[in-house]
Amino acid sequence: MSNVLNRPDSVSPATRERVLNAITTLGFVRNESARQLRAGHSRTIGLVVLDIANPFFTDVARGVEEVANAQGLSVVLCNSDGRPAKEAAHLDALTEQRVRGVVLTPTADISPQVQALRQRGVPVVLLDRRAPGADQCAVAVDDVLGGRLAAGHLLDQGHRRIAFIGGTTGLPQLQERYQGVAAAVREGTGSDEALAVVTPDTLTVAGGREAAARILRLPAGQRPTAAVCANDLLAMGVLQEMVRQQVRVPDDFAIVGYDDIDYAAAAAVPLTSVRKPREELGRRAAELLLDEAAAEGHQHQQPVFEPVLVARESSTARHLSRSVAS
Amino acid sequence: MSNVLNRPDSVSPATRERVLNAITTLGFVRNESARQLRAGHSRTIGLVVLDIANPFFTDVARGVEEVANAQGLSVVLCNSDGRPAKEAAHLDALTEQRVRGVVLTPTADISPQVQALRQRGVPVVLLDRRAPGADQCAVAVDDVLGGRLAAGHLLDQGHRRIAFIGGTTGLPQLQERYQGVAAAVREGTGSDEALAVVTPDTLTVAGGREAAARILRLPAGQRPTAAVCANDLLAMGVLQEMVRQQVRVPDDFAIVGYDDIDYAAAAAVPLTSVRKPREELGRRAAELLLDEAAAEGHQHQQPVFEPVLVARESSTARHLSRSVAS
DNA sequence: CCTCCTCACTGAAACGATTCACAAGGTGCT
DNA sequence: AGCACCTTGTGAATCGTTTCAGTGAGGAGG
Repeated sequence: MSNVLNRPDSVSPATRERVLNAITTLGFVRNESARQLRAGHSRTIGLVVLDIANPFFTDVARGVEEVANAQGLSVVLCNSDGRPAKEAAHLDALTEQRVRGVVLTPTADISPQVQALRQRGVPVVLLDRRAPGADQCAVAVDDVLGGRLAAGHLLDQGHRRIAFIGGTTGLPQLQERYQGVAAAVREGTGSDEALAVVTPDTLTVAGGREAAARILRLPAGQRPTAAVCANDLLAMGVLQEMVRQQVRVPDDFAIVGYDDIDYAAAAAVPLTSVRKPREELGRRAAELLLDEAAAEGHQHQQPVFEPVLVARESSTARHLSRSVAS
Repeated sequence: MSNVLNRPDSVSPATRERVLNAITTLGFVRNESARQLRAGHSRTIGLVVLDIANPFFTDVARGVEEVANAQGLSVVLCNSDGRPAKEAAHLDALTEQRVRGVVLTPTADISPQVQALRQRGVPVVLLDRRAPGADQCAVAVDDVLGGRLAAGHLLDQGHRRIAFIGGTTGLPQLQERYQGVAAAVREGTGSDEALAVVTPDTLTVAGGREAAARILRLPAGQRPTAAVCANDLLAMGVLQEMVRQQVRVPDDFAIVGYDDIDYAAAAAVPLTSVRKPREELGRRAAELLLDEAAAEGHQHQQPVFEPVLVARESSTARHLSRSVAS
């Protein structure tokens, strides 16, 4: 019967038909566990993302799924919520499931589970994060450039006090975005004073509201006139709080987001954002993973995509008479 | 060893330690396939949603995952994209994986796979959809009421030509929303003429834009002054196209969405929407599923949640001098 | 007519965790 | 001392699929 299902050519048409009939009349369904046990691995790959509620990651997930399904593999989507403990638990579960490989957007540190997984021969592709070494695949975006683009744009608009919302110590992606912003601000203003860092609790809309409230509490002299946000959810939160407190965007405060999720363009004030090839990131990661899993002379690769600034209303002067950087 | 892992009390501390040491030094990881094969079922539930890119479903997924994880079960999230073929393929895969149960937001028709699954004794809970019979669990929202609320609100605002965007033939949820809208409009205006139905290709932002363009092509005399959209993505698309064509919202055209996703409140013009308890839907569905899977005297239930209208700017007069329904 | 080969099918072993019956050793009671 | 009982540990059977060696029938070629 195994032959009928897996190598129908090696079986005579008569037998094939007979077996197929029996299968349908008995309602037989192949047991995937037994197949996996025998094969030693499953027909599944794991995808662990930082925040399932962030549309950036669902777009990435679509890309991963598209490639995986085309190969007859299914994708187990796991949400770490940015918490190392949840990430570790998911990775353990995926290890027990003997997944073919894992696409991972890691939390701050690369957990020991990742090392363990790789030592077992399970490919792990890092997503939206540069690889620590050349012995591993990773699909990343040049976030230093992204930060530069965002800050450069605000400097071009005349802003001289800029906030970076997202913190400098957490995820490496954020550190790089910060470095890009800091470098651009330093070059543009000749000073480090021009940059303020705000670290919200979470990289969500609520975190953005909180950060905006904190900025508005600063004395007017120190208060930035614009912000680069580490992702679009933060940017939307900042925008919401600014609107709520009747700060005009972009006239009184300009905002640049990051990721360019679809909702950025639809926001109350359409958000300027740094666009990343979201689905392409997912597709490329899945392709590298499958190539590595096939194992025949796999070459590790670390493609880095270039982000693009998409300027919209949240950062560009609508009126000729503006008073930024005053 | 099985005892050490699963019933540590039945084993002496010395042996336990000895085994545990061996496990760590050898890097042993339990093989989930073998466990499942022996147990006859996996420690997994399936969740099949209509559109992973719709934040409504990711919120639902969080609810499902929360309950499942608390029971030590993991969730396989599958995306049917509203296509029966994809749904069927996912259900087949879940059957082969011997999942404990499936939470499903079905496409238009209940596929034969669902029947097959239930005949095998695998619980299936329908989500955001009423059950066809009493022999099955389903977690739904009173969409007729939701439609009434949305349309009633627009009638209250003085609108006398209203569009329903979403079609009348597809998903039963949409049919119910339409029925509620139609009933309210009939009662409010005494006529069936007051309601126009627009059926976009997809229930997405792009579909909304398309629908809005179609509405704007109508001659002014027949053109509705407001729309109830079958979900918030459509509503955001309608809003985008209206803004792009310089139709003022809500002054020239009012919009009501459905689901009240988080982005609705953050839209260019904050969207009036019909709120559903998104995470609660997911939690309840997962609870019913787990109860049915436990199998001891399970009573099928069909809870129906009541939606609430959340009025925002997209439908409420900002200026005293408005000219709707003229 | 015999040998050799191919083709289609059959049967048994293997994957690894769990479970259950059973053995061995020790304790407490009469 | 003898017996029952409890605790701890051991070994074999089991789940369902795949794989592979082996069997037999039939045909081609010498």
